[in-house]
Amino acid sequence: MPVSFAEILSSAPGSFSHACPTRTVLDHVMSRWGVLVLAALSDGTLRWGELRRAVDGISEKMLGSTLRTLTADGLVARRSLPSVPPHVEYSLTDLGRDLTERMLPLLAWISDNAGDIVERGEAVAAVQDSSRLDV
Amino acid sequence: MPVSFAEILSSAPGSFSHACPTRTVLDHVMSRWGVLVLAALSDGTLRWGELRRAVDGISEKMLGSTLRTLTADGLVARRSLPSVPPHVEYSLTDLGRDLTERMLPLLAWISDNAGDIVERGEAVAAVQDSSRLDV
DNA sequence: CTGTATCCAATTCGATACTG
DNA sequence: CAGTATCGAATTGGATACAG
Repeated sequence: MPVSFAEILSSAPGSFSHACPTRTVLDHVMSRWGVLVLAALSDGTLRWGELRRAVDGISEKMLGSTLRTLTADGLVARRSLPSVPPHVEYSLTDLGRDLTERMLPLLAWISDNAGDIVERGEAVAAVQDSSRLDV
Repeated sequence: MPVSFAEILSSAPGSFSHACPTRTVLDHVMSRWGVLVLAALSDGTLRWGELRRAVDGISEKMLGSTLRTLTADGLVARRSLPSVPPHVEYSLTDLGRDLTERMLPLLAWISDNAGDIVERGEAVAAVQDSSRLDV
């Protein structure tokens, strides 16, 4: 049976209200780069440089910032091997794996339907050219 | 069988790369307010004022902007009844319903685990006080 | 190789005020 | 009731340079 938003809210009253921890997690996890880093790690351990290449377009600043947040949240594990040159590995924790398991179907759907969606969005954009959320 | 990110990428090469439409959709759908608006509508049709109350903390500007984007994307339908005072209803399209179906399990998980996550995050924050992604 | 620090541009967002 | 317009503050994010 499909879960409903109302059921989520009633089982955890106050969920997703302004000051709720769920909002914080939502911001970390659903952030522009958070999703992509988690998705990249869902296939296995990656090093800093590999992650940088895997997540196309991310800057070093954002990679560092995102990794620090996700690590602090206990979703990503950082393992530093004491070697020269440095060798650092990032991987999902059990919690992180649990999360990505639920995230991947969503990403798969987006991958399948993105074409239709932006096509539609651009057609509308051509007509009404007021400010929109991104492009 | 669980879908893997590698499988998603191989079935749609170039997915989630910098200039790919998937990135645009990701930004719309996983945006701070996009998720919450879609989730609110997943339980049924809502009017402007109801949405404003349902999505705690959203400003009128962001509600308008988010609704315009999601409507343009074909995820949300807008129905205006010609009455005085105005009566406008927002609901999910079939595409939108399809999307939220895959989104709700993720939200349910976050609702369940948010407590543990921010607790951990704050403990770390107390130690290392450099700039972090949000708080 | 693995990051951090700094500067600066662009964007986001909220508050407020206003219109049909 | 259902929005739009404008403004300014805060945040984001990228480029670059630099450090362990």
